[in-house]
Amino acid sequence: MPYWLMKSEPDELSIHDLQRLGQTCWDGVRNYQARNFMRSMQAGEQLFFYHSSCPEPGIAGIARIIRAAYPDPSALDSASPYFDAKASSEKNPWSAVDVAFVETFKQLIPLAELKAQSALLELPLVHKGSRLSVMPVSAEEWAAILALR
DNA sequence: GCCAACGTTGGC
DNA sequence: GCCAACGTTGGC
Repeated sequence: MPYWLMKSEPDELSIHDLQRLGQTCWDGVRNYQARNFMRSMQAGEQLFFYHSSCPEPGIAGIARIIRAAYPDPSALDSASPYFDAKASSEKNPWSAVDVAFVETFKQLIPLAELKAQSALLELPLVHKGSRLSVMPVSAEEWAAILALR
């Protein structure tokens, strides 16, 4: 079963917010590569929840996919910052998934620590300039990251 | 189809 | 706030 990593700005949605909510609709992804990864997600698969664009970027916990990809409602909502005027209910190019809270790490695993792991050299997250917000994580990478908790 | 200009991401 | 990296847009 595949594993994933998804980035969220904690100002928008932190792992603590997800813990409080229990579950959420993961919408607003507006990058085709990331969207395509979301479309291959299946319910039950787990993901690392990454805090980005914040004082302490790093992996904050784990969540689980509870609903596979469906048309992203925020693309059709003119009040949403993710509104896409070119999208319609007949033709919506964007996808969302639903995720549920699984675990908050006692200590966040900082990006710098992830970058120091030889087992994670292939992970796009640690590549300079990488902006991909949704990415697959191999079973080996998953285990290597869990070992850092 | 090329590529320069521009906008966004995201670490630092 | 800076800026490198990358994606998108649009003229040609």
